[in-house]
Amino acid sequence: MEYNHKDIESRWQNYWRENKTYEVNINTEKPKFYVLDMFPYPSGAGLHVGHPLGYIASDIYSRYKRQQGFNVLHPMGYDAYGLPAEQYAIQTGQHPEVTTTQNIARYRSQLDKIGFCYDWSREIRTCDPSYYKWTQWAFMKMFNSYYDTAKQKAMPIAELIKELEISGTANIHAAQGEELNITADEWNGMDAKAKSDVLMNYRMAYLGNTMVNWCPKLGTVLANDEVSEGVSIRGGYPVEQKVMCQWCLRVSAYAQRLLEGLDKLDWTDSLKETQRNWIGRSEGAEMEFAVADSDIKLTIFTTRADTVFGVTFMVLAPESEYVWQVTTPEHKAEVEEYIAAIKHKTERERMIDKKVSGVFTGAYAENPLSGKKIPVYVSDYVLAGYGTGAIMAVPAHDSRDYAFARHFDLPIIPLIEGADVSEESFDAKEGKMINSCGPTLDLNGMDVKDAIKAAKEYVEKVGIGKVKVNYRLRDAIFSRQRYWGEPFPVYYKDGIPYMLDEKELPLQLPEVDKYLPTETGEPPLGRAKNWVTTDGCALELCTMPGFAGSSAYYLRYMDPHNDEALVSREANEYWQNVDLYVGGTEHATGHLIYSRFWNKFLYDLGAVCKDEPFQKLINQGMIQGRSNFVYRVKDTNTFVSYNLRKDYDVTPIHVDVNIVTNDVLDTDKFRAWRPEFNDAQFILEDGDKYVCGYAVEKMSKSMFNVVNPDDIVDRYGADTLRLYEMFLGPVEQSKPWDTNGIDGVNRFIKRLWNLFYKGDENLVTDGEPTKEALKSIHKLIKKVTQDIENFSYNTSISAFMICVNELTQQKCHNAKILEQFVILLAPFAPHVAEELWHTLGHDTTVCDAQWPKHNEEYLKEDSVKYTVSVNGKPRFNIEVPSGTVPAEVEKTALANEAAAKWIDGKPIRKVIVVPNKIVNIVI
RNA sequence: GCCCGAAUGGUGGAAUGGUAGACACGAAGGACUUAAAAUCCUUUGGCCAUUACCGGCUGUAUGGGUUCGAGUCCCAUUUCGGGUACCA
Repeated sequence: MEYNHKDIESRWQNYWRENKTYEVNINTEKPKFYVLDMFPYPSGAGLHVGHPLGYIASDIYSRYKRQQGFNVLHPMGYDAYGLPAEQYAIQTGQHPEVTTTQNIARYRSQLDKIGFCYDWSREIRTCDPSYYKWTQWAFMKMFNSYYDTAKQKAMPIAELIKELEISGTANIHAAQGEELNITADEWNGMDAKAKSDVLMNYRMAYLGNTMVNWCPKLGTVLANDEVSEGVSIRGGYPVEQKVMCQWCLRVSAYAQRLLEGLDKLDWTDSLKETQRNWIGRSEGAEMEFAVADSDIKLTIFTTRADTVFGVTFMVLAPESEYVWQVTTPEHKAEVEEYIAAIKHKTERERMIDKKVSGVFTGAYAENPLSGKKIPVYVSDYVLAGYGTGAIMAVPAHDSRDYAFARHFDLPIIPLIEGADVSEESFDAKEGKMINSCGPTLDLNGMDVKDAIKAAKEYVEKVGIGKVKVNYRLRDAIFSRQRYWGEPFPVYYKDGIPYMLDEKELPLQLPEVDKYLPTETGEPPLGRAKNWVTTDGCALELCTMPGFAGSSAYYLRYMDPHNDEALVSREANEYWQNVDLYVGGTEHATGHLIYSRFWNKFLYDLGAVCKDEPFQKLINQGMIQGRSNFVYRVKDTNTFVSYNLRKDYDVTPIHVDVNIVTNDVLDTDKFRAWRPEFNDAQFILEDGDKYVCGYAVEKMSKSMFNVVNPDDIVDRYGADTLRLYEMFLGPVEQSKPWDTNGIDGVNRFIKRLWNLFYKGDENLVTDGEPTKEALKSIHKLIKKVTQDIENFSYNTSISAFMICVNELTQQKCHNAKILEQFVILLAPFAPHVAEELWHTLGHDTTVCDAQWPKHNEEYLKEDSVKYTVSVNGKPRFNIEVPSGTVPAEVEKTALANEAAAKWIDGKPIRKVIVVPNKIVNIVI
């Protein structure tokens, strides 16, 4: 029998399907293990060879854990809502559901060919009403909750209402939009609308007028993590800032818990660091600056309370409410003009244009420590959304303030001894304070760090400010003016939003005639007929964003068909949370923050038993494309080979990597590739070769460097694809895909096969294995077990290759040895392992074969060689029996020297014995 | 600008501070074959030496340092990749 991957792979894939080999159920007899891949968005382009990298890695780990006796949950599903399907629908009129379903079918057939051990009976799709019912449900719960900052957890809004009725806001400790001061009487006297508005200040999911990222081209708002460098991540369209009334999630309430939770997780330090930066905790103080000749006080936030004596002016964000309070009548026109100009710019333009700009308001504030009068400016370098939207400017020690001061010719007072501020500001937090003495506070001579502390204490003591912690993390904007997303379970009555009854969920996405906004500028759902409740109230027209459906999906896999709950208590208590999560690093500040937030909220609710969703996380690297080029001689249809191109004036042209082998072009295929190359001429090198150039780029259709896994599976088989993807390098590392080299792992499988068969003859022998063979296989068991635990799959594949070569050389066809080999190989190459397992006479599946343990006895050497070096230079070798203690080794080494105390006429200072390696004599 | 990560042959990549380059690709040579494919064997970091056997020097981005010993640890520099950006 020859190795025939097509026959073997289809046979075993059918067997696994028919026998439901990979379906799992709660089994309290066994320990659980939950391995999860980040589920894909099913794009129209299908999978390329880079997508399965992480799936293969997690599949290997799942199979390994299963063979170790764990009950492994390893599900898969689809993140089915998203912009591309909707954009496509706008262009073609095709319902996004239709294209999404098609794309999912394509993904599924591609995934099935690779032989994953997913339990497909648990598949979920975020666009499925039975799934998004629970997305809507969680949103309702958030609407009906507030965050209690004293208890540090989410609580029912009903309790807050009770408190408002009894004593107003006096005893409320809640995460809030703005600080409200309402008495119980005032509250009780409010009408429904006013009460609703007050509660919005506290709800976990609230309707708020916030500055949003508005993308006119997409016609929707975007979250901060959906925007990068002023353009939308999807599509790359410009984004502008705009105040809009939107649904928001109070993610910021969880900032501290999201930060602290990181310490307990087995994530890489760099990923944790990225999240810490995104959360952006900064400790500082809020301080009040009184405006001269008025009652107005400007509250600012600073981390450098020590620098108050160096404040020479103040700056307000253009959007700040303070602007209109302080601007004097004489300066009003100027300020208005400035703000109008700023508004016209997009975020991107504001970023590119780093020129200093600003305008004086005419107002002066009073420095609370020195008493000096300082001017108040408006400038767009101050952000409305962070801190209080107003700053105290210390030009000597902040580069932005410095630039502003220089531009407007404002005074710069150095506060740190030796700081030269003639050319640039001194931003470092070190040195001794100077020029910092006022009537009631003297910081001179103090170290900066001590001065910060002293200033904060002083400010709090005299009541001109308070110590405050600020976070960069913003609330998530949760409305999208789009069609293809989860509808909100919200209706409006007399201008007040209400939640539907839980019994009315899921609220299904309605049909529309077009996927565009209405003529009046309403979102697409405005086109839906009868988009009202049973008693005629208008339903919300926005839909939820992409991250809504992916925030709690891992919980749903535990209990995917439950109509009563997102996940039953029983299922949740058994499966707990994800033990191993595998996915790309691009979700570091989006999905992985939202998901943790969502999970913590559900934890506060008592709906789940773990407060972190993903215990261990591995970021697989990106597989880049490796493009090939041909070089066309200008104005001809002649192509010159890579190494000869310097002699000609050439244009590089991307060429399909699938007609290039080892950078050598198949010229006949090239002529057939495109009509314009039919009569192409070639200038060859080395007599007969056309060599192509190459570059590492993103894998994309336009660069003709996309390699489809289906083609690889068809040609070499799924097992070869799996082995090769892992063999390419460490899972976490990004690397270019290069199909050259795949023959190596394919040959390995064939060599393994040749240990079992020679033609039709079965070579497997019974009896006891040789000592040599035992050593080879136990070495392998040890290595592979260690490597899998460390996700170092590339080195385990090397170990497999070495072992097969050793067994081939030993002519070992022993059943006991081969059996162990096959069990070890099963996670990596499940089809061929299954086939060979049955060749060895088993009728169970290899997936359930127990993972072997290595025995150190077999690995022992009879004797050990040491290199004896003098001052690090190797001199001669010695051989001692295995297990000799270092002191004996030392003695043996020295016995070989004529004099044991002197070498080359110098005394021996030290002898270092490195186990199994080296004896170094230092003279 | 700031934060994180990386740099080893022609290529992908191995090396708990202990003989750098495992394993694989590619390349060169050879065997088998009418031929090709497939398979197998040998060589393969660079330089030098060589009839043969045995060799020698050098080498992990650059410059320093710690150490008996550094690809690995420390400091500085360069380059590349990723994240983030007026966050006060």
